[in-house]
Amino acid sequence: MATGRTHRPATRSRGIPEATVARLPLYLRALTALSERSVPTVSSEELATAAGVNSAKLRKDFSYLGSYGTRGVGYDVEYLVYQISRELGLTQDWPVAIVGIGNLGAALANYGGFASRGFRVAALIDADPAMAGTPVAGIPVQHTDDLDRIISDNGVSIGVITTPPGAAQQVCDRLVAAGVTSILNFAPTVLSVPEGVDVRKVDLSIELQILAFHEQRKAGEDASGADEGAPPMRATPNGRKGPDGDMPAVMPA
Amino acid sequence: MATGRTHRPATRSRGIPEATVARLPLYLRALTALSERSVPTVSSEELATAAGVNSAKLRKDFSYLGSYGTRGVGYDVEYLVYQISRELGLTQDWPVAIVGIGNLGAALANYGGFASRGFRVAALIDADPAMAGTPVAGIPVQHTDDLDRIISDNGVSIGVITTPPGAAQQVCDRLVAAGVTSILNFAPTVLSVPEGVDVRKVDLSIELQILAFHEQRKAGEDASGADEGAPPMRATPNGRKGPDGDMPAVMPA
DNA sequence: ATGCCTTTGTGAACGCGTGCACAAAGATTG
DNA sequence: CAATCTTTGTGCACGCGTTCACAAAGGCAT
Ligand SMILES: NC(=O)c1ccc[n+]([C@@H]2O[C@H](COP(=O)([O-])OP(=O)(O)OC[C@H]3O[C@@H](n4cnc5c(N)ncnc54)[C@H](O)[C@@H]3O)[C@@H](O)[C@H]2O)c1
Ligand SMILES: NC(=O)c1ccc[n+]([C@@H]2O[C@H](COP(=O)([O-])OP(=O)(O)OC[C@H]3O[C@@H](n4cnc5c(N)ncnc54)[C@H](O)[C@@H]3O)[C@@H](O)[C@H]2O)c1
Repeated sequence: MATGRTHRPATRSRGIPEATVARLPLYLRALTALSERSVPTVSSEELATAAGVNSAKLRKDFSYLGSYGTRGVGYDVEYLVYQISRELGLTQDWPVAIVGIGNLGAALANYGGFASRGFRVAALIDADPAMAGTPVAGIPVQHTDDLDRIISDNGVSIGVITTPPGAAQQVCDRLVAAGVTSILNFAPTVLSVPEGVDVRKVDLSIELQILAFHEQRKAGEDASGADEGAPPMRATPNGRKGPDGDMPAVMPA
Repeated sequence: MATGRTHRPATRSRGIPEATVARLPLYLRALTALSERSVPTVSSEELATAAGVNSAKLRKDFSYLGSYGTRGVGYDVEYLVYQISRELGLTQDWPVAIVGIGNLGAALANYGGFASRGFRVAALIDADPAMAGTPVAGIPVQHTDDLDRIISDNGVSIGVITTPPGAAQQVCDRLVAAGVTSILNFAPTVLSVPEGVDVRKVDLSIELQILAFHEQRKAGEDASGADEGAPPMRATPNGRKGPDGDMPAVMPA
């Protein structure tokens, strides 16, 4: 997975487990597809398959929202779409500000899937004076100096950070000071935020490294050799080598 | 979090829990920063703070790799960097292919942080004939027709999918058929893959929806009204309304 | 109306992940 | 060399999340 909330003991918000909340968008997407095909009802089994989860899990997830199914029949698609949308807060409009309009920020700004679910790109912000005024995806880029005003004026409560890592914490602080209480961070930086502010991170590099780990494991199951590059001699803090020969520099464990 | 492996019972690969694997890149990043500042050793407390985790958790994570610390002193930074790199398989080169060179694919191709950890963009692939040959980030885009050969020739085992959702499964199938065994999927599609293939997904839309959920909860704690838009009348599958008045269409659950 | 058949909703068991708290280990100082 | 102090490594308990399995519910056919 790419993210994780800032470490809090998984506060079961209003009885809905965090893990369930994370799956609701998945169900919603599958339900929307069914809705477009005018499918009236769906069983937990079918929907679970479409969403790529276990059917028992799906039923338990829905049970947290209430009893919206009909035994022997399944779930009413339209009704469930509405209930989940409402639960996720998608029946209202969420103005979003993107800070750092480089490669990634511009790609996000151009992304159409944003607006599809109540998320509206309300402002693009960058520190580069040369970019100020230049439209990206039809929206003029504004300068960081006005960040506070921009956030306030547009009632932005969700901010997206796509600046270089070094600037992320500072940008985060400014966003929070301006009233933002939810942040989606693409910079590889551990953000520190006050209580009450949610941070989720998307870290491409971490994803690839996790894949590499499993990839290596898959490949290394038979050919256990292929150890390239000599490992550096372990330096004990005092500069000496480990007292009793230490442990082998390359050990399989 | 943004992702999640294709649902497998969290196979504890060679004794290292999946949750630990997901944190190793985080530690590695913090350690690399310390290394650049020529810090020789670091305590679990310091490193945990830098990585944004609990120190006990960090120590337990490292204990799965072996006993690399020195009591009373801490961990040797360089040594730990090497051990984690090796464990994650970053001591070798991973050629990566990106399929779907649009907004997002191009941004990823241009991203420098890719190459920093052994990941090398070996090929860019797109279905648009007009793009074939055009260089993006210095790498010429190749046509989907040659996908199989491109994957084989470059020994690519990790593929990144940034096509529109409708094409994702098909592209995935072709990648897998060509020998790819790890996939990072940015398209909002549930991919189905054979046993032995790892899929991780990055879904921006889901992240925003999770943030919106908590945002709504934060805002709605005092002002519980603000229910906009009349909920659709619940349609019982047979077209009639529920027999006994059913449950209220809008219930606080 | 009655019985059958499908599917939900959930009780219960289990396993993983987390965090506390502390004993053991080793460095350091006198 | 002995005492002290720091920090690791981990046993243990707890809570969350997942999954199984099944009784209850409700539609539908007869
Ligand atoms: N491009 C990718 O595919 C990718 C992938 C993973 C992670 N990331 C991360 O996303 C972030 C952005 O990547 P990118 O490739 O778009 O970089 P980029 O250099 O193309 O864009 C960064 C933008 O941020 C702006 N900026 C710098 N400091 C700022 C500040 N203090 N306030 C506001 N704006 C500021 C710059 O002017 C620039 O336009 C980086 O942290 C990168 O590590 C990018
Ligand atoms: N842009 C974003 O910020 C963003 C954010 C979240 C998710 N996504 C997802 O990422 C994907 C790409 O988004 P985008 O904005 O870059 O879209 P895009 O339309 O700009 O790019 C898609 C590219 O894929 C190519 N393509 C189409 N079918 C193909 C096929 N069968 N084989 C190979 N290439 C093919 C197209 O030619 C195009 O170049 C989409 O699924 C989108 O939902 C994008």
